[in-house]
Order: sequence, then C-alpha cells, then structure tokens
Amino acid sequence: MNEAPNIVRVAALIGDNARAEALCALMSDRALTATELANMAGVTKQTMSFHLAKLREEGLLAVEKQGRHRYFRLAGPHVAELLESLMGLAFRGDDRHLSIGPRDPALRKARVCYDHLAGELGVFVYEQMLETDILQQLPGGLKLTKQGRLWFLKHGIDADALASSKRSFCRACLDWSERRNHLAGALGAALLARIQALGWAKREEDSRVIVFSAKGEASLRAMFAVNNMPPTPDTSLLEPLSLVCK
Amino acid sequence: MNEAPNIVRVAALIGDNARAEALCALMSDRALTATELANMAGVTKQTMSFHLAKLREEGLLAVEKQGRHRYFRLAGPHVAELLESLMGLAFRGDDRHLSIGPRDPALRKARVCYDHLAGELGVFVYEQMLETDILQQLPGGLKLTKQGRLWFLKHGIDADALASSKRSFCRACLDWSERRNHLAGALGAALLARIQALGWAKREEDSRVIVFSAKGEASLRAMFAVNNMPPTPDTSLLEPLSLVCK
DNA sequence: CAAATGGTTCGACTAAGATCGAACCATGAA
DNA sequence: TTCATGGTTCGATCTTAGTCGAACCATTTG
Repeated sequence: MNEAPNIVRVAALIGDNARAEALCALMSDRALTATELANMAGVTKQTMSFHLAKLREEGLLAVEKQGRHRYFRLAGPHVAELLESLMGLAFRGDDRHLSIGPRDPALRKARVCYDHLAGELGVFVYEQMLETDILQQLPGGLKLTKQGRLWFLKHGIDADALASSKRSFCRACLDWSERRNHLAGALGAALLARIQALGWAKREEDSRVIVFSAKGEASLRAMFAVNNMPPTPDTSLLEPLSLVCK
Repeated sequence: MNEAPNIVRVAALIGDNARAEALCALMSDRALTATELANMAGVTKQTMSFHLAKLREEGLLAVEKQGRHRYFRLAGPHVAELLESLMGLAFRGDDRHLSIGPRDPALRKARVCYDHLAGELGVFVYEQMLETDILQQLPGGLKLTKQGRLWFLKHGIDADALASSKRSFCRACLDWSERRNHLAGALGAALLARIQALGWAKREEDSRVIVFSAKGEASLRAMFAVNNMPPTPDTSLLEPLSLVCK
C-alpha cells in the first residue's frame, strides 16, 4: 500500500560510500572489473564483490562475463539519470553550506554522462541542435528531422543504423551542473564516440572529465556554423559508422 | 576531487524507512507536523524529530513555525522530482522480481506530485496542452502562448499573476508511472488547485491519490474540446484567482 | 599438470546509527 | 499560575550492515 519501502531499498543502496564510488565510476559507461572498482573505492575486492552483488540484485548493475573477468556496467541510462539527479540535489545542498562555486571547472566544462556528452559543451550542442532544426521537440519527445539526419550523415554518423537498435534513440537528459538539457540516447552516444574518434577530445583516465583540444572545441562549435545544412549530403568525409550502441 | 561523497549523504538520508515514509507523505505538498509524520511512519515523535532535523540540515525539508506547531514541507520541487525518479527506478526494479502489474490503479490514474497533477490524467493534460498550442516547447523550456494565457483565464486562472512569483512558472516533470511528462511549476499547481476548487476531484486523506468524480473527469477532458480557444476571453465564469503558489 | 590471477563465500569483528525512555523547553489554554 | 500539548535534547541500548582475513572456485597461462 505504501510506496516508501521501495525507494528505501534503492536509496539505501546508493547511500553507501563504496557503492556510490563504484556507481560514479561506472557513470562513464566504461565496463569495469570488480578489482578495479575495489581499488577506486579503497576497499578490498571481497567487500566490493559483496556490494556489487547487492547492486546487481536490485537491478542497478549488469554484468558481462568475459573469460575469467566479469565486467560491470550500469543497468541502463535510467540509472545514470537517477545518479545525475542525486548529484544535482547534493551539490545544491553543499552550496548552502560551503557556498563554494564551481567545484571542478573541467568537469563542468565537459564530461561524460553515462555514454554521452554533458556539461557546458553538452548543453551547447543540444541547444544548437534545436536552434538549427536538427532536432525538434514534439509532444511525444525528441525527433530527428530529415535535415538532421543529413547533418549527422555529413559528420560520419548513420542515424538510420542507430535507430534500429533497441535503446531509446534520442532523448534529453538533465545536466546537473548547467541545470539544462543535453542530448542522450543512442544518438548522443554516437556523437560522443565520433568526437573522440576524430581526436577532438580525450577522456581523462579514471574520471568523467573530457578534455577538448582547442582545435577540437573549435571544430565542435563549427559544426553548427552556416555551413551546417548542405542540401547534398557530403559522404566523402568518412564512411558512415555503424556504431554498436549496445 | 570525487563526487561520490555528496550523493552518499542524500541517498543515505532517503535510504531509511522512517525518513522515506515522511518524505513520501510530504510529496503531497501538505505541510505536516512532526507528530503526524511520526504516526504515519510508526515511530515515536522523538525519533521523527531526530530524522526531521537531519533532513532539514541537508536541505531536503523546510520548516514553518506557526504557533506551537512546526510544519514541515519539502524544500522545493527539486526534492519531489528526485523522489519521483527514485520511485521510477524502484518500481522498475520490483517489476523484475515480482513482475507485478499496476500496483495501485487509483494512484496511477491520478495523484498529486508535490503540488501538481500526475498520473494518467496528468500526462493527458500536459500532452493536450502541447497539442492545442496552449504550451510550446522551446529550447529554453516550456512557454505559455498568448492563446494559452487566454485559455487559463477562461478557466479562472490568472497566469500573469502567477508569473510574478519567484518559483519556476511552468515546467515539465517526469511521471514515474507513465514515464512521460506532466505539467509542474506554479501553473501546474494552480491548475490542480482550480480542479479541486471546482469540485471535480478530491484528495484522499493520507495518500497522494486524487479521486475524480465521473463528471469531474469529463469536465477535465472537455477543457480541451473544440471550444477551447475562444478569441474573446470569457471571464464571466468566475473572477480570476490570484492563487498564492508559495 | 602446477602456478597465477580474478572473483566469490564464509565467519567474525566492529562501528555507525536508529530507536526509545525520560527529562526538558516552548506555547497556548484554563 | 498551572496544566496540557507539541517538540527537542540527552543518554543508553541494540541491531544492522560494512569490513576484512582466510579459504575456496574458476579460468587462463606456462
């Protein structure tokens, strides 16, 4: 009859240092092993194993066996979204106490949120896409326009191939540092992968920070310049990637 | 350097039975006293007092003194939103285990989310508003159109008066049972208040359920019929309310 | 095969924190 | 003022669950 017990289980699960540390580490869609996670959280591997089992049991994590390794991932985007919500509230709470400003400037500038781009540049991209009619907000959700499909193709991403995958194609995700939306879903994931493939940006080791080179950031911003919507799709740049966005 | 510790504090806070019970009770924007909350959660008042202090300290609750009573409220809509996210994930997790269907049909049909309408009827209203151009989704967020303003006025809500209040005017809120959006913000709150004032629906005691009378639900749906956008605002229905949506 | 490494299970220890009884403070009523 | 009621603070208790050492299972490598 009451709904409280349900949320207690999940919240209590996240409300532990070691587990939260692991979850945060997994926010960067990397699949990590139990020992790696143990080291990051500063506990022994048997403790982490214990925690991972619990998280899996409650449906927050998924495992993938590969040889003698077991790779752990977040169970899905919905988990990442919940964690982002929590961060939003947590940092807001902190501000009231410590009244600190930007905590980690690099993290606010650009970071990975599950598997897509977040932070200042993430919302920039999202809003530019709406501005230039690559995306449209409809009652049912986000929609990729025809010209948008061409735009992605021009930048080496075959949106049609992505659309066939099971996971939600494109959706908005609330950015906790900017408190505005950025692009998530398979499309968002593909874009981030493309950015990295082009060498515009690199992931920092063991963190969610994405560092853009000066040239890379300029290229990103240039994607939305006047030359953004050529009526003839220019496929000479690269063969369209058929990204596997599992 | 790490962001985990922050979310741990909030999550651990919610991850306790008594506290979660209190938070859920407060999801229905009602302001409740410590003893009331204690009874609901099944603990003594001193324990609840202890918990409430913690929740307040972390910025999840706000208090209001009134005579010898102290009324507790959620600190704001952001808290309610987080709780809804948690429920979404919690119930999803349950489904995997117990594979139960609709848990509480009435709750899914219509309920209060903080101070606005949620559930099946909530998302119906929201989507109708987009459909009929009462609201528009823009890059910056939701926008009330000119005709939308007239529409609200016709139904006894003075949107201009609400806009002056500090809280966010109108925004979308993700509905955990429907997994789609419903209308939140001052506008959403005013609408729900109006619905109740007109006697179309009543709040169930000690629950978030909103029960619509058959006539009430029909009236609600009729709001979006063809007679929805008269060029001349019909103010004869009632004087526009200047609702205080604190 | 044996050795090495990744991962889990088991049991015991420990610390954190939820709980309540009792005393205490504040406000309002008689 | 005295009584009653709402609320908090303090101290003691007790349970929960996070932790690690050690043993154990599984898989790959030499």
